[in-house]
Amino acid sequence: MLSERQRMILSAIVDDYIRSAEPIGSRSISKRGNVGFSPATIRNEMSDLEEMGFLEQPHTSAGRIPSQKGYRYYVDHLIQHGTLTPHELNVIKLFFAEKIDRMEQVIQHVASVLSSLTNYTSIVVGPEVLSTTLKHIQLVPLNESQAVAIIVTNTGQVENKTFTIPEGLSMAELEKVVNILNARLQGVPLLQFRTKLFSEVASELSRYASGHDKLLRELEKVVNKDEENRIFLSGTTNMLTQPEFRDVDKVKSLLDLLEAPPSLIRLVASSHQGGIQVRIGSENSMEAVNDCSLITATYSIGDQFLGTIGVLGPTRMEYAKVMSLLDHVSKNLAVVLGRWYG
Amino acid sequence: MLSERQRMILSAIVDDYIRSAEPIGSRSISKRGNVGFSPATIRNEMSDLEEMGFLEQPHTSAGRIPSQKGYRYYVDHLIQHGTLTPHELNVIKLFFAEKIDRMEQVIQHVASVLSSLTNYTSIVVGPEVLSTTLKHIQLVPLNESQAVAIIVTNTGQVENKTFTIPEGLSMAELEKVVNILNARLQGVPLLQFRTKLFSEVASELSRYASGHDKLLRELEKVVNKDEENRIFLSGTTNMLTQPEFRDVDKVKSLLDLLEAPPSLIRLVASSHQGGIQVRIGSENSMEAVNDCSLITATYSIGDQFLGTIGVLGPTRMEYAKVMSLLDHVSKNLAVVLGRWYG
DNA sequence: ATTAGCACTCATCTCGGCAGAGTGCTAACG
DNA sequence: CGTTAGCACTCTGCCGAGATGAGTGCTAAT
Repeated sequence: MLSERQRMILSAIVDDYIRSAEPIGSRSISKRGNVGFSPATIRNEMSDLEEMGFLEQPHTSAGRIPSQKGYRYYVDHLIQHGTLTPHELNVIKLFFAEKIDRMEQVIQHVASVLSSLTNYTSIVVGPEVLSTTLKHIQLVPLNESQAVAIIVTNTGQVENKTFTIPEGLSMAELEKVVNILNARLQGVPLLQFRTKLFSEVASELSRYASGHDKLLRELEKVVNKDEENRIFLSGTTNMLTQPEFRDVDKVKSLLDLLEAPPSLIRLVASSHQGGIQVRIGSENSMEAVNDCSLITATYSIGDQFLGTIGVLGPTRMEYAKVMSLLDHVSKNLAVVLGRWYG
Repeated sequence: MLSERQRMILSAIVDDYIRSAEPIGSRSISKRGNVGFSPATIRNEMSDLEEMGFLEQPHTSAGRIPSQKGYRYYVDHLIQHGTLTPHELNVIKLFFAEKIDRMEQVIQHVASVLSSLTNYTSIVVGPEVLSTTLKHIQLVPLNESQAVAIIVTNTGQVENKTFTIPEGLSMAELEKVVNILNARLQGVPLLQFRTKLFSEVASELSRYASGHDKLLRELEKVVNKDEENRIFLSGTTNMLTQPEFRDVDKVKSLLDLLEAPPSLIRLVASSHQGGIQVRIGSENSMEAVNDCSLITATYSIGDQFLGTIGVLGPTRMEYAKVMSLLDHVSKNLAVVLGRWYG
């Protein structure tokens, strides 16, 4: 569809525009060296590219900038894999050499590594609790009417929730229930926790304690830790250094989006299919990020999906660099977590 | 020091400027009605007030705006207590009528109530773990070398930390240690946790288990949950609607500050002395908030300090309203928490 | 002591002109 | 026929001049 020369020109324009953030003229492309044609020829090609929708002009007699379609073509066909600089590799290596202490810390730290190496905003979704197995359940009574339910997974994640003890359930009964739960459910993948809870355990439990059904329903909630708490951001203010966000109103609508976890989830959602995904501008289908691009990668152990790491930048973003960075980091993360989960 | 008339004029200027964000001229003060003097007279007074440092002029022949000293005088001597609107009272009442589930949720929710009612940014520091007492300690082994230490307080807060099991400590020994800890330390204020841990417990422990000192040092860390995790923000983007933050660079330095927990702590620190505190502009001693004011209130039970709630806005902020709001909310919060801790 | 009046200052707005960058078209060239 | 030089044209950004308007400071009258 595009001639070799057109591809070269489009590629050159995208590259230059990513660097300069300013419309690119025919002359500057010609002078670049790697395209051996005069400005006039390039102008003709540019005119064609614009007609086909790959370029656009802010106004007559400004240079051209890539359209969304242009970026898409660039990412799909023209991009050449970036290589990470020694410095970047080093930062990542150092990070992954650190001792893992708390899962949350790791995830938050991944986010900050990504944002500081890219100067964009990073969005990291931590591992789903559901993909782990149960290690231990504990109920700690606080007073006559309340207790804390604590669940420890095999990865060392701890979830807890305070709940009201159902009427007519004594301390002794409560203790029995916990013993049964631990005996029955240890090693169970949390994904199956709910089912097992209500099938196997419920029947056995009914012999010992009354009012246990309410209790079980509370326990269920502990496991259902909402996605919202698994999302970590870093470098949100990096966006403010991008020339496309000189305008406070734009900044506000973007930051408003980033501050609302539900919308963030919608933004990152549906990236489960593995590999590196690039969503450009309105492909994100959220008004506030219509001039942003989101690049995501997933990390998993074997074929068990764990979570997503992503970088959000202006559509004029360094696709090659970010893609290879995400690739690298997601693989490292998988390895480290694999060891940890192991 | 200031004549009655000067006080009236200063007060009028501050009030008007807070509303309009624009320099106030003598004419508009004169027309206000409550000061019965001609513009010329007011001009003379304004000139005096400027000489004394309460007002300043952006340029000759603009109106006057309050200086930092002017705001300070206003807050200290001129402010008249605001009353909350029925709507505001209602929002707060509804909020406090909700059932408390997790401490973190309450704190986060307080923050969002404050920011949405004021349209400024709110900063809330949750209750110190140290002010609570120990309810329960639990160690859950994950594998041969690692375990999770879990601490539950009488308020239902749960802290946890993964650590490496010291060499040469068997499971059985570990269990014994926990039993001793629970027997010895239940009901101990976390403030004394550390001392007791190393005095009373350590000696008893040395009879049962070797390598216990390392273990105790790990336990100590669980309690020392850093302040950083107790800070909650809400409405950071509200700042962007203020005309003084039309400039992206200003916004960036402010947001950078807000995103770094350590600096936030420094900002809110030293507000422990109870009552409502107002820190105006450079009284905050952090460059990025030199044109912001921070109003804080503390909440406590009896004379036990628990935490701080605060609102950060431009120096041109609605002091009266925010002060009465903070007063009201902090008292309600104390009551509710008192019932909860009770 | 207060106030009316007036000259003065300064920021902001608008407008025309000018320079610079870049295009589109045409005609010439190999 | 593809390529290129040349040129007219367009649009933005910038500068300076004038006009406007808000607000002051000073002086003199009440």
